Amino acid sequence: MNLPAALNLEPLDRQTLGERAYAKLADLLISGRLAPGEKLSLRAAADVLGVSIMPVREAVSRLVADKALEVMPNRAVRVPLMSAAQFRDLTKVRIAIEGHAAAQATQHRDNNDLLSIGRAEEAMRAESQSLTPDLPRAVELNKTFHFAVYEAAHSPILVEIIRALWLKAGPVINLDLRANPDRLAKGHAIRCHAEVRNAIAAGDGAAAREGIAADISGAADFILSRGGLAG
Amino acid sequence: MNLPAALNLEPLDRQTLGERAYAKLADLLISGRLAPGEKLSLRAAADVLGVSIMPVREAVSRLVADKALEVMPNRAVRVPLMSAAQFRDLTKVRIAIEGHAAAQATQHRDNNDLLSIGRAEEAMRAESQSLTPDLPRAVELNKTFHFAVYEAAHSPILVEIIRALWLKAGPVINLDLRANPDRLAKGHAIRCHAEVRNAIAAGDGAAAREGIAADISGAADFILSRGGLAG
DNA sequence: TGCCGTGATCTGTGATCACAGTTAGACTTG
DNA sequence: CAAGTCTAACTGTGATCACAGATCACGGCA
Repeated sequence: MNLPAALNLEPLDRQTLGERAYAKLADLLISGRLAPGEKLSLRAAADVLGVSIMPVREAVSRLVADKALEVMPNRAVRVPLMSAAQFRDLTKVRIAIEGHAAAQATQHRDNNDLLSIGRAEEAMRAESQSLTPDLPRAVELNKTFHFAVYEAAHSPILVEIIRALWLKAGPVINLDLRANPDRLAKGHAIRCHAEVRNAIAAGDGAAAREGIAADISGAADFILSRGGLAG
Repeated sequence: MNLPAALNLEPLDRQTLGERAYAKLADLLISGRLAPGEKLSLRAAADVLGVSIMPVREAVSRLVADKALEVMPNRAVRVPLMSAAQFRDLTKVRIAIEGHAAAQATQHRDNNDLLSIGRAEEAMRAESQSLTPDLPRAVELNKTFHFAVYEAAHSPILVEIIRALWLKAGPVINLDLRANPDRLAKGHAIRCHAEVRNAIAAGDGAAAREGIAADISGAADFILSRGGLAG
């Protein structure tokens, strides 16, 4: 089994088309570029992605399993419309689980985690305090910060669950954020992020949980106050 | 739009073959009839289910998304082997989330919930104290009790998350339970269930959380002590 | 006796076709 | 002009075929 040492390359990623289609669609959802209620045609999506409908079918069936998409009784696929009650439920669950992850992070974070959390927090602060904030970029940086925190809990299963929650919340939250740049300027999220960062550095689990909870419910209250939800 | 009132039938379930295949496979996993490491051939499964491979593909791709199945780099599909570390992570997450659900149940349960929880608890107690306990049935009754509790939290999103966790834990936990009927006889689970039931009836959130945690970690400790896990 | 090449047979992935059901628009009819 | 009907173009679902890669057993060579 001795090979020439020159062959030290990684096992070259053999990503299937289905996975790439899933990643593409998931990104659209999580960043809010697909609005609730928007319909999605398998064939149209396949055309856009430049593949046949088979990979798209696989991607969509995964997203439907995650309840990030839904098939109507008419068999049409769309981004689910969320009632205010459902959104409140989702928010409560996010606060419980993401708060738990943040608390765990205070106990299991290592130096690398602190570094990436710090970098992510500063990047988002810089962007949102910029005179001409780039909203899509701010949404992306927000995601980066949150997941830097959750990754610090060192629980792959927990991170995966939270990712699925973001898939559901993304269309509602980030679509709205795109439409309302002023909310970013108020800096509520920025303050929460700083609180979380400090709590994790200090090892204060309760404070980290509260910081995340305040961030999530701040955004949720804003959405609910605008009253744009169904049902 | 006025119709003869005789047409009061439900919208006749148009379940797709893919959904039925998913339900079938999920049940096999959650009840531990598929062992970790066991391979699953799409064509063979399609033969057994009497359909073409298309519905099976959809079901499997969902389960892979849930990480209840995995596709190896060789493209073979199998039930994931779980390392002891992964199993500990899963157990910790289950305790946090299922414990949270039980605590929520103490606040949101209504009379129907109390009834179904009581019935489920008694049914499982009767079965496990029987002289000739039917293990597959005990596994099923255990599931029924737990989900009766979680449903009482009245949070569909939480229940769905827990269902996904059981999909991962089922092959490890229930396969083992089938092989070790004596664990059931020790009655640890039964005592925990009674504690949970009483706590929910009394509205004691902390006690309900602890009861669930004791039940989960009791089973997990037993699995870990047998040392049959990979890696 | 031990090892390596080779081919048959399996795997999942992707494309294409067929079909039933839905939808929307134009056309006809009262 | 309005209401009903019919057709044409979509929808997702399922089956079938084609293909590249993996696996494993058999047979020949060293």
